Amino acid sequence: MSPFTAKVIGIIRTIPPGKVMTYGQIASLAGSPRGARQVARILHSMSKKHKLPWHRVISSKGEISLKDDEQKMALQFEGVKVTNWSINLSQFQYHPDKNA
DNA sequence: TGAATGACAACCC
DNA sequence: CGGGTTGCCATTC
Repeated sequence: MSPFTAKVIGIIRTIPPGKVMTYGQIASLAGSPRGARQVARILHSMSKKHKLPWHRVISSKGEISLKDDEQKMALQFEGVKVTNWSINLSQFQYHPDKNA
C-alpha cells in the first residue's frame, strides 16, 4: 500500500452520484499523472475490499471498460446517460473543488 | 530481488 | 475517424 493507492481510493470516494471520473484524472490527482493503469489495478484489486463507487470510474474516452451491465445501470440510475457504453464527459465528468 | 501484469492514455499510421 | 503500438508506474507473483 502506497500513499498513491490510498489517495486514489480517497479520490474515488469523493466522486458524487451522477458524476464520473477518468482513470487519468484520478491518477493525476493522486500524484501520478501517468498512473492511470495503477488506478485500474487498484479498482480491480481493492474495489471488493472497499466500498468504492468504482462504477463511476471510466476510461478517458468516456466509456465503460468492463462493459458490465451492473455498472451501466448503476450510472444510469444515478442520472448519467450511458449510450452504448459511452458517457458524455463534458456533461458528467466530475471536476473536484480545489478549494475542497 | 527480479520479472510480469494491468478496469489506461497518448501517439502514429 | 479507426485500428494498432508504445509508454508508464505501482502492485503482484
